[in-house]
Parts: sequence; structure tokens; C-alpha cells
Amino acid sequence: MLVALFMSPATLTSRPVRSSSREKIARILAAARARFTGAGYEATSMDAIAAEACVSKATVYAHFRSKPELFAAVITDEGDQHLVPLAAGVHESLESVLRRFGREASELVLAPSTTAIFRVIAAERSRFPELGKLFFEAGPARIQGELADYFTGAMERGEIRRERPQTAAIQFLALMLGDLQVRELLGTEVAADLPRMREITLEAGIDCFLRAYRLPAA
Amino acid sequence: MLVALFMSPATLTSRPVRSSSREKIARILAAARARFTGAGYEATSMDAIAAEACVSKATVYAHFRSKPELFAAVITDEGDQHLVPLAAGVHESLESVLRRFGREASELVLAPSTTAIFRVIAAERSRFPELGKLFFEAGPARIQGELADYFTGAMERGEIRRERPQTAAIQFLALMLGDLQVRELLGTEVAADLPRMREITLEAGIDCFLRAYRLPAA
DNA sequence: GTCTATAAAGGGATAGAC
DNA sequence: GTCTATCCCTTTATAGAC
Repeated sequence: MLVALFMSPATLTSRPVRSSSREKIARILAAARARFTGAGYEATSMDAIAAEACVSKATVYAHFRSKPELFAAVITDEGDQHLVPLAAGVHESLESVLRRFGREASELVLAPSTTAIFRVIAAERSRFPELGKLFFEAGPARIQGELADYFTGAMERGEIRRERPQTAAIQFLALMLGDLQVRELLGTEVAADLPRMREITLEAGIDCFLRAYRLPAA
Repeated sequence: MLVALFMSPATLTSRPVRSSSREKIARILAAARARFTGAGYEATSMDAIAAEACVSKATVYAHFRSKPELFAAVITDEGDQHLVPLAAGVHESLESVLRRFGREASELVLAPSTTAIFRVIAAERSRFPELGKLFFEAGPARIQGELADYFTGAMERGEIRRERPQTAAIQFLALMLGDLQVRELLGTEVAADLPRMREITLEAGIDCFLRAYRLPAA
């Protein structure tokens, strides 16, 4: 009876079903993401996804019309998680901003989960051409843009040499990664040493960039 | 009769068979390479490879025990094609050497065939861990080593600032590629503009590197 | 060595009960 | 919406004739 006071008829009928359904969809997406990024698109079966999500295969098909559609949903869902916001304090030095931003960008790009999703998008490029562009725009392009905007200001303030801001941003990011992204994509056992390698590459990259771009303070 | 003079019995019996067999193996490898790099490992069927090589599937299995073995053979075969030899003339300027080497490396790494093989190796990293390492050692690592050796000499000659040669090599190569490798892997429609983008990235990269590393001539 | 034919298993997708 | 059971096709790999 008390239960009836807290649970309306609607809650007892349609609501629990819909709520449960939402959870199922979330579990399906999570399972699909794990399998697709772990084993690849073709090597992942709908059976495996259903099993990992603890639902029947028919339930998967009730929410996603087909395997390609589920894959697209996973990648799109990944969406805007690949942006590094760059908020420079007014009194912060150039070097300090670069180090902070460089570290965040490097950590994000070289994170195993990022590498895994990158791998599968690159692999399925011919089957899902639009997803590659989508990922590039949501990730690398926005990081570049963020940094280019900062460089525009730094050039106007006379902190760094005038050059195309976009070019400077691309070069800075390339220096932050060195060969680590390629190493990770190919799986050359950097995993254990990754944090150390990242830091070394970061410091050397900042040094190189500043030598090439820094202007003596007025 | 004349034919008999030029074709020994051995040629008429065993040789043609073995020669034909060699050709078949070559065709199988070529077909496998095309399919694997084009559609990916899982999406490529042994039937498709056999058909493209114009042999029966049983013939494929007569020469390669399984699909994984054929894949490994393809990647290994790719082998040492990814080295850029760096022969610097004695009287050649630093800038000229860098431009020549940078262009060759950039063209090699960004070639569609290289990108395609890179994609499939990265995608199959978990199933074939050793192939990723093999590719890195045969390709990027050797290019880095070649360049690092040159930088060692250039540092001793006082042409560039002293720094770890390996670090300088990695930074130079990163600057040569900018974001073009990532763009190509993801398929962001640079294909048409690629030669122009390569050249722009190359010049900007050399400029950046020289500003960071060049020492005034003694 | 090379072929045709086939075995054995797994995958995407759906029918139908609840 | 969710499940069980099933259809139908493709895939890897092999058997057996030549």
C-alpha cells in the first residue's frame, strides 16, 4: 500500500519500461564502443555486443536498425569529448600557457581510448567516409583552432613572431606529439613508459617552438 | 623441333610448373595486399583474394596455411620499402639536405599506399602485435636513425645547435608532416590538394626547424 | 600443384510469443 | 520493448579428382 503511494500507475507500467530501455540503450552503446574500438568493426559481432550489454540481439535491433547504424551512433556519441579548452590567464606567461595546453592536448591525443577510436575510424574510412571528417573536425581541428586563436593574440602582443597562426598551431601540436602517436597507433610498446616519453617530448617540443617563435620581450 | 632445342625436358615438365607456381604466389600476394589494405583484414575474404589472383581458393591454401599467415606474409613482404636513403653531398648546404630529405620522407610517408598499409596494421594491432613493431622498425625508426646520423655530423661541424640527435630527427620529421598524416589516415579530403599541402608544410617546417636549430656560420 | 565441390561454423537480421 | 528460435547467407578450411 505504501508502495502504491510512491509509485503511480504510470510508474508501475510505462515508466519502468522506458527507464529500463534507456539503461539498455546506454549499455548497448557502451558495449558496442568497447568491442568496436577493441577488436574492430568487422571482427565485432552483434551477438557479442548483445551479450556484453546483457540484452538479446533482438533488443539491439529494436534500437539500432543495423550494424553500420550502431557503429555510426557510437562514433557520433564520442563526439565533442575531444576538445581541450584553452583559457589563458591575463598575467600568464607564454611559456606557461604553452606548457599547460601542450600537456593537456598531448594527454588527450595519446590516451589509449583516443588511440583506440582513432584506429577504428581510420580503418573504416572507406566504409564510413563521413565519420573520419566528423572526428577530425570535432577533435584535431578544434584543438588547432583554439590554439591558433591564442597565437593570434600572442602575435599582436609581440610575444611571438608573426606567421600564419594556423601554421604555428599545427607545428606546435606536431612538436608536442613527436612520434608518439604513430608509436601508439602501431603498438610499439611505449605503453609502460608513455607518461615519461610524453613529458620528454613535451619539454623538447616547447623548447624547439620557443626558439623558433619567441621574440625578445619589448 | 627448334622448340625442343630451346626447351629441355625439365623445362617442359617441372620448370613451367614451378615458374607458374611462382607467378601464382606473386599474384596471390599482390591481390591479398590490394584487398587487405583496401578493405581491411576481416572484410577481405579468401575467396575474393583467390578470384582477384585468378586462382582457386585451394591454391591459395596450398601456399599459405591460413588467412593470418597470408596477412603476415603480405606485411612482411612490404618490408624494407619504407626507407629513405640520405646521401648528403660533401659541399651540400644544410638547408639543401634538409629540403631534399624532408621532401622524400614526406612523399613516402604520405603516399596513399603507405597510408593504406599503415591503417590496416594499426587496425589489426591486437591480432598481430609483432607486425606493428616490425613496420615501425623497418620504416619510421630507420628514417629517424638515418637523419639522426646526419644531425650528429652537423652538430660536430657546428652547423646546428647541440641536442640529442634523435630528438632533433623526431622533431624535424614531425614538422615535415604537420597534421597531414592524421588527415590522410582519417580521410579528410586532402587527396586532391595533397602535393600543394605537402609543399607548404615542408617549407614552413624547414623554416621553423632552422630557426630553432641553425647556428650562425663560423 | 591445381581444380571443383563441400563440410562446418558463425554472422546479420527477423518472426512471433509475451 | 524484450525475449527465444530460426532463416539465410558468407566465411574459413579441406576432401578428392586430375
